[in-house]
Amino acid sequence: MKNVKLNFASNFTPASENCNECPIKHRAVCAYTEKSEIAKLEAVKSYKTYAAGDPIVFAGDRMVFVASVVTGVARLSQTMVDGRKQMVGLLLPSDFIGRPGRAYSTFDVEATTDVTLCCFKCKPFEKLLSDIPNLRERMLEMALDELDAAREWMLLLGRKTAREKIASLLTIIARRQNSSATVSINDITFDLNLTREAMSEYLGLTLETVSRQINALNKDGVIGLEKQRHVHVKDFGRLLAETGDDADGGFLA
Amino acid sequence: MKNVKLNFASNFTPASENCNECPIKHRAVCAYTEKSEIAKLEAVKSYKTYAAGDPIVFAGDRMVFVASVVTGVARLSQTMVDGRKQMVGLLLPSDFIGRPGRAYSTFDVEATTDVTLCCFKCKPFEKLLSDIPNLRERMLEMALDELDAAREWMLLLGRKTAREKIASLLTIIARRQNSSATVSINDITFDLNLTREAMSEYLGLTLETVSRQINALNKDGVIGLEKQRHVHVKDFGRLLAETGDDADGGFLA
DNA sequence: GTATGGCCTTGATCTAAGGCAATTTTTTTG
DNA sequence: CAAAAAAATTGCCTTAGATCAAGGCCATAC
Repeated sequence: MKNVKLNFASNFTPASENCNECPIKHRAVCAYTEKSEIAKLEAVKSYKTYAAGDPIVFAGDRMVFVASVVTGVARLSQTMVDGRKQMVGLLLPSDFIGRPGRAYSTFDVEATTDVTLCCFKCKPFEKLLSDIPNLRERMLEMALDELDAAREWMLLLGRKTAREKIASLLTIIARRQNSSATVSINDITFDLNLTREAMSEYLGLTLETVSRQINALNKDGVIGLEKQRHVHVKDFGRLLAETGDDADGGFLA
Repeated sequence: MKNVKLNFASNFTPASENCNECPIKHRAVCAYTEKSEIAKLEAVKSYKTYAAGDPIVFAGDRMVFVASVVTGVARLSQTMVDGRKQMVGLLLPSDFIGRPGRAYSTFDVEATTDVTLCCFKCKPFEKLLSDIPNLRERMLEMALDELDAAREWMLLLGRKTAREKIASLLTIIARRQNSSATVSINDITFDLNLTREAMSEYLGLTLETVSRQINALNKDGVIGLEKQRHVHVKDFGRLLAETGDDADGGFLA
C-alpha cells in the first residue's frame, strides 16, 4: 500500500456509511440536498474502494455507476493509440465521476492514491437528478467549475513553459492543501502525492523534464525540496511569480 | 465587413425578434422550454450585434449580460501578461456566453466573424434559471458538453504534434460545416473562416507553424488548398489518419 | 545482508517548433 | 486603379524540451 500519508485522506471509512458523518457532505454533488432528499440518495448509494494504481473505468467502458470521490485522489485521462497520454482532470474528494445521461465513459479513470468512492447506480441517480432540483443545481455549479478549471489548464498546456507549468502545479497543490487553516501564506510545506510521471501526464511534459525543472526551482531557491516528494515554500509570492500568471492570485484584494 | 460568405450565418436578423423564427431554438439554452416559459425569457431578452474583430467582453469586466450566439462565430480566450494568448473555446450559434452566478468574466470574448447575440440581463436570467427546470436542465447538458470538448482539446494541446493539431482542426471544421447534408463523406469542400493567427491561438502554435503545416499537408496531398482559406478534402479518411486519433471517429460503427 | 523493482536524477544528443525577417499574395480603401 | 494595409508564405537560425541511456536511491522481499 503506497502513499500512506495522504493529506487528502481522512479517517472516514466505508464502515461509517452515514451521510451525516461524510467528510464531503458540504461540497459534493449532494451538498444542497435536504434531509428527506438525502435519504433518497442514501438509499441508492454504495461505497467502493480502489487501491493506488488501480483502474476505475476504461475509456469506452459501459458506466455502471456515477460517483463522488470521498477520500483519496483519482485522475481522468485520455490515451492515444500510440500511448501518448494526457491527464484531463484531477479528481479530489467531493469531485464527481461520470456524466449523467451518458452510458459509456469517454475517459480513463484511475486511482492515484487509495480511493473511496460513493457510488450511485446510473438509472436511479438520473431519476433523482430530475426529481431533486437541489441536486441538479449543485451538479450544474460543479460542472461550470470544472469547465473553468479545464480552460485554465488549456492555457497552461498551450502556452506555458515547462518551468511555468511546474510552478503552476505546485501552486495549485500548495493552495489546496493549505486552503483554510494557514495563518501565513508563506512557509508552506506539503507532500506531492503524484509521481514525476503523473505530473508529466498532467502537464504535457516528459517525466525527465519534470524532474529537471523541479530540481532547477530547488537550486534557484524558489522551493525547498526536502525529500523527493516533500516541498517547502518559504516565499509563496516567489513561486507565484514563476507561474506566468498575473501577480494577484487573490491576496491583494 | 469581412467574412461575407459565412457558412455559419443565416439570414436571420435582429429585426425578426420572434423566438419562433429563431435559428437556434432547438439547440440553445432555451431549447427545452415550453411556450409559457419562452414568453418569460422573451420578455427579458435583447439582441446585440458585433462586427468581426470586435471585443465583446474583456477578462475581468463586469458581466452585464449572459447570451446565446445566434449567428456568427465568437471566441473565448485567455491572455497572459506578456501577450501569450490561448483560445479556450470556439463559440458557434447556440453556444452560451457567460456564467450564471458570476459577476465578472474570467475570459476575453471576441467576435471572430460578425456576430449576433441574444442577450439576457444577468439578474432576471438567474431568476428564470431557478424558476424553470427545463432551462436549468439544458444549461447543465450544455455545460457538460463543453466540458467534454475542453478535455478533448487538452489532449490536443498537451500531446499532439503541430501536424496532428492542424489535421484535427480541419477535421472539426469539415465535420461541422458538412454535418448532416453530405451524401458522401469524401470530396468535402469548405472555407476556413479563421486567420492563420486565430488558428495558432486555438492550437497553441505560432502562426508561422500553422502556415507551414497547412502547406505541408497540401504538398503531401492530404488536403487541396484551393485558395489560402479554401480547402478541398478528397479523402476524409486520409485526413483523419493524420489527426492521431483512433481511426473510427464514427463511420465504421 | 543482498537482491529486486519502482522512482528519480542526470548527461549527451536530437529535433520539432519557435523567432526573426524578407517577400509575396490578397484585400481594402481612397 | 493605385496605394496601403492585412494576411500568408518562406528561408535561415535558435532553442526548449524530447529522446536515449546510464546510474543512483530507497523501499520491501528473500
